Amino acid sequence: MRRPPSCGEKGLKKGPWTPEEDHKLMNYIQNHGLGSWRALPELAGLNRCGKSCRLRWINYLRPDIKRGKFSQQEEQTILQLHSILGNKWSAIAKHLPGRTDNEIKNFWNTHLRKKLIQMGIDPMTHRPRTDFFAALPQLIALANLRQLIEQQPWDGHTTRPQTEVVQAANLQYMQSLFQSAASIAPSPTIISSLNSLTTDLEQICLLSPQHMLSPTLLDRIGGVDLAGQVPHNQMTNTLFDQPVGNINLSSDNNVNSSERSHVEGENSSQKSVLLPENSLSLLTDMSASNPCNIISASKCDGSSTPLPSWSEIILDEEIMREIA
DNA sequence: AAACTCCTCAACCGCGACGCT
DNA sequence: CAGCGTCGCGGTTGAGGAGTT
Repeated sequence: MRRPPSCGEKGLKKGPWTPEEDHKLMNYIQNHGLGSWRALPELAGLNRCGKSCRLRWINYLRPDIKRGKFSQQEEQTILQLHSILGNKWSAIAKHLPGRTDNEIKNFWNTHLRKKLIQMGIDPMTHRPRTDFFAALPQLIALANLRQLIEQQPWDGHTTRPQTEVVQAANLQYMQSLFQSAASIAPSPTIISSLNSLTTDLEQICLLSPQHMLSPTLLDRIGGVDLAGQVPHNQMTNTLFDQPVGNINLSSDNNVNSSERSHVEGENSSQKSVLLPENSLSLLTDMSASNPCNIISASKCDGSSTPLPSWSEIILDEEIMREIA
């Protein structure tokens, strides 16, 4: 089947819309309503293809479009729905009135996806990332840091104040890396890297006691056998291991009832959502805090028992129907 | 102030789904 | 049922604004 020519092939205008074009499109739709997108451009006096007009209307000109930053509640809803629906942006957009699929998709790609990756969570599966290649950038950074440390003069002369600042920053960064790396199933290479870094960290701490590692991390370094065995009693509660409670999406106490999720919907008694307590708040609070606080909450033993993804613990009739 | 890099988001493209004949 | 036209979706791109050096 021969496809209709794309916009460019007929000498139709492409690219950003001018206010005049917007006005024409708005006027036409207000006067005639939505009909055939194919026929609209000619009828409205626009030198655009119908597809372009449709997109412009849906993503920008529609009167019910909500502009501005996504609220924390919207962010939670997106994370929640994405864990169930995947990249079904239009389906997700149906639960966020005033938001377009394009807007949600952009927001996901520019903010949420990165946030999850930073946290060591696979943005597609919403599970902790356990693959080696996912850890590669961190391992490279670890290796570079190690090299950096080995090259430090530590001679106590004029460079000292600067050195301390750099070391403090390094320490902070290494704490993050450590916690990230510890959440990944260790390979012999990783174990070796971590072992040598542990030694390096100990040396730094001895030389620069004011930059002690946090008790949490020290406990972690001490408690985690780098060969992959985690003493059972030291296993931290994980985001995914917490008892599943019957809570609504607004686990954040600051969110008032009128802002509650659209997923919860009109019939909240029927559509309550099961989630690990506070998990979404943790996720959406990430921007202001150290990502590794969350990363450290993942299992450290590369356990063979797969951790449940949110989708496995979320029960929402409407969404399940949508999936079906 | 200029050059450069990074980030955001509007818009495009290709494809599958759907509906009509 | 097949063929065709249109619509809607998801992935991707690139212009331009913001931030940094």
